[in-house]
Amino acid sequence: MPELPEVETTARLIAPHITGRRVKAVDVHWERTLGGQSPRELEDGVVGARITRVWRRAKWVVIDLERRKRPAGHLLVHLRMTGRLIAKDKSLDPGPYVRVSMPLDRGVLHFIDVRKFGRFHYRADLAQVFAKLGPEPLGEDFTADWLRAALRARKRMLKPLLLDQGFVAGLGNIYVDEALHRSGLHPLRRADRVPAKAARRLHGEIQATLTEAIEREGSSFDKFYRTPEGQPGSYQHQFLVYGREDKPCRSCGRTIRKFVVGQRGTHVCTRCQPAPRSV
DNA sequence: CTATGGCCCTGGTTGC
DNA sequence: TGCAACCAGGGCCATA
Repeated sequence: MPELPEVETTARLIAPHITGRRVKAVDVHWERTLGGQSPRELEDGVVGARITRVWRRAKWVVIDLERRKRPAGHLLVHLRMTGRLIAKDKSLDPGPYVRVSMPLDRGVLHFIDVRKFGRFHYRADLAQVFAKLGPEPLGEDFTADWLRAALRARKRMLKPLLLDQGFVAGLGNIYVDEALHRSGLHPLRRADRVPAKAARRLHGEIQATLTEAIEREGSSFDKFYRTPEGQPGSYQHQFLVYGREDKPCRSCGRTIRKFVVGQRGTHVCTRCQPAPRSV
């Protein structure tokens, strides 16, 4: 499900259910979900610890832990394509796709993931995992001036660059397509050929798109993404290009086209987003 | 530094 | 109807 708005929604909605709770155990049903960590290492890290905060960095859900009132590492969860976190009553059946269950002193946190790409593991500190991430697009480091300068320094195509978590952290395929359309920029445009004015526009549209999507609790267009409360998000109703191939552009009427960029489905209105002259 | 392709997985949709 | 190919919101890794 998982781009910044969906992960943010997950963290926000899960927080009130698990903050302050103590971890009683951890049951691993699919070991590779731990991403190379052993069940023992995960267990040693989390069992007996108390959850103090739930937040988000990039597309990671971060669960801070403490022991005896002192910081004691973090549980890191990445939803990848089909991951979900839900906090439930212990008696409720989490279904066949539960990969990790973490019983708490009240309730239980389940990590559910059909495609098994997701990750759920313990880290004593965050430095290593977060070392290569770019700025948060809704954070104070992500300014229009920063983006303008950063684009000028890169020769890559805009879309793959914006999808690169080391450049800006949290955007995914949907919101990049949406933000580029709203900015009037073609996904194949070379970053260093984006004029300063357009870079500012892109900055504003990235922030607006993400903010509006968070307000609507993310996007749901198939059975996969649901909030931890089980409700679908509603931002999919606002899509301007994503999933709208062969339909008319909402601003100019031209037919939305879909093609592949960097192995990702890419949606564009060629009138609103003129193709670059060379490549 | 940049681009490309394979891979990890399962299930739903599409096309013959 | 049956079935195989293809596709999907992510990201890592090897290769050129």
